[in-house]
Amino acid sequence: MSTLAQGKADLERASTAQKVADMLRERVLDGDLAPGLRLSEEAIGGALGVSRNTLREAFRLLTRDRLLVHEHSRGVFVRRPSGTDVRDLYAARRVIECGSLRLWDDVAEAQREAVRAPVRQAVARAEQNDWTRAGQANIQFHRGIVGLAGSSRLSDESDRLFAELMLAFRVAQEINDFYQTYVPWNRRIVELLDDGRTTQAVDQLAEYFDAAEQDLVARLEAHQSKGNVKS
Amino acid sequence: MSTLAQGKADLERASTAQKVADMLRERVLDGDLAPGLRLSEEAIGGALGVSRNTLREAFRLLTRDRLLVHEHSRGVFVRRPSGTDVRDLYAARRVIECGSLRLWDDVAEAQREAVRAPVRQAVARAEQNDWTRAGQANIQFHRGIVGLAGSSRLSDESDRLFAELMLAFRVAQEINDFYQTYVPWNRRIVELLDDGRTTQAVDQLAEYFDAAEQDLVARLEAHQSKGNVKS
DNA sequence: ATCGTAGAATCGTTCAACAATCCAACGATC
DNA sequence: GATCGTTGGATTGTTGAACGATTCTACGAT
Repeated sequence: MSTLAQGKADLERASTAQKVADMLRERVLDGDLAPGLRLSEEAIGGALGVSRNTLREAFRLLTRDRLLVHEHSRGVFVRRPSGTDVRDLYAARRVIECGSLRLWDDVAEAQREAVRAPVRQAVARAEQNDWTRAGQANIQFHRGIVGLAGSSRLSDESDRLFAELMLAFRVAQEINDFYQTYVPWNRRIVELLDDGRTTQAVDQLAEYFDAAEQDLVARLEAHQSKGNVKS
Repeated sequence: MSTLAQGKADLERASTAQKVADMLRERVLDGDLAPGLRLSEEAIGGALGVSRNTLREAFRLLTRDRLLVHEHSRGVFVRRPSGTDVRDLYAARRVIECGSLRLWDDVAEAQREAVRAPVRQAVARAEQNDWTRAGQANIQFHRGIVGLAGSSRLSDESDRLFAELMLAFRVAQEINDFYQTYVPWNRRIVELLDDGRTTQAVDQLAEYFDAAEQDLVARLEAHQSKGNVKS
C-alpha cells in the first residue's frame, strides 16, 4: 500500500515547471536567494536550461506558496515580509493553531503523538546546540498541532504561513538563536496537554504567539531600514 | 485616500491573464462552467482570443483559488468537490470561524457590525424569497466572522474555501433552498453575541457547521453517482 | 467480452519575435 | 543645484508556430 502510494507519487512528479519550482523553493528557504531579490527570467531560465514560459509557470507555483511576489511588468521577487505581514501571519496562526489545539481531547492518539514527538526531538537537538534541526522540529510541532483539525486544506495553508515566516526570520537574521527561548515553552505546552489541562495549554500557546510576534516584529523593524538586498 | 486606493487598484488591473482569470472565475461561480467540466486550452483560448501560454497562466491563477484542478497531461477541470472534500472544508471552517468568533469581545465595533449587517440583510432577502441574494448575504456573514481575526491571509484563504463550497452546493443542486434552514440560525447567533453570551454563540456556530456538513455531504453523495458532467 | 494496439487529439515545452512597460542616465528648465 | 521631461536600453507581457510526449478513443484480435 505504501509502495503503491510511493509509486503514484513518483509518477505524478512529471512536470518540468514543478521540478524547477521545487529547486527554487529549496534555494529560497535555504537563503541562497535572499528576500527582496529580483528573479530575472532570462538569467534563471538560462542557468536552469528551461524556457521562459516554463519558468514563468514555476514562478506562479511559488507565488501561490507565497515565497515569491509578482509585480506586474516588474518581475518576481523573493518575498520580504514586513512587520505588518508578521502581525497578519501571527493573527492567522493564533486562530488556526489555538483552534486546532482545542481539539486535543477529541482526536486519535496518533495525531496527539505527532505533536509530542517533535517536541522531544527539538529538546534533544537543542541540547546538542543543533539549532537548525531544532528549528525544523519546532515547525513539525506546529504542523502537528494544525494536523489535529484533520483538514488537509488547513494544513496546506499553514505550511504556506510557516514558509512565509521562515522568510521573516531570515530578514530578521534570527534563524539560529530564535528557538532557544521557545523550545522549553513548547515542552511545557505538551506537559499541560498530557495533564489534561487543555485549556491552559491553549492559553500558553496564545502567549507564545504574543511573545514570538513581538520579538520578531521588533527585530524585523530594526533590520528593515537597512537595505540588505543583494542584486 | 480612498480615491487613491481605487486608482491604484485600477492600475494594477493590467494583466491579460488576470482579466481572463476573472472572466472564467465568474463563469465558474455562476455555473456556466459546470463542476467536472474539462477546459480545453484550444477551445477557450480561441474563443477568448488569447494565446495558449497566456491562458495557461490564467488557469494557474484559478488553480490557486481552487476553482480549477490541474491534472498532468490531461488538462484543467472545473473542481468537483467530493464528500471527502466537503468534510475537509468544514473541518477547516470550524477551526477558522469558531476561533475568529471567539474574538468577538476584543475587536472594534466596526468589525462586529460587519457580522450583524449581513444577517439583517439575509433575513430581509429571505422574506422576499430572494434566495440568491440571501445566500450572498450569508457568505458576507461568514466573511465578517473571519474578519474579526484581522488577518488578510486568513480572510483570503476563507474566500477560497467559500468558493470551493459554492461548487459543492452546485454539485448537490441546492443553491437556492439550502439557506432557508440556516438563516434563522445565523440570526440566533447574532442575538447571543449581542447578549454577551459569546461562548454559546460559538457553540451554536459549531452546531451549524455540523448540521450543514451532514446535510451537504448527504445530498452530495446522492448526486455524485449520476455523471452530470457536460462535455 | 477482454485485451492490446494504432491513430487522433491534447497537453508540455521550446523558440523566436514584437509590443508594452519599467528603469536609469542624461539633459533642460527654473 | 534640484526638479522635471525625455531618451534609450533592458526586462517583462503576449503571441504564434512547432514538435515530442501523453492520454484518449475506437477498432480489431484473441
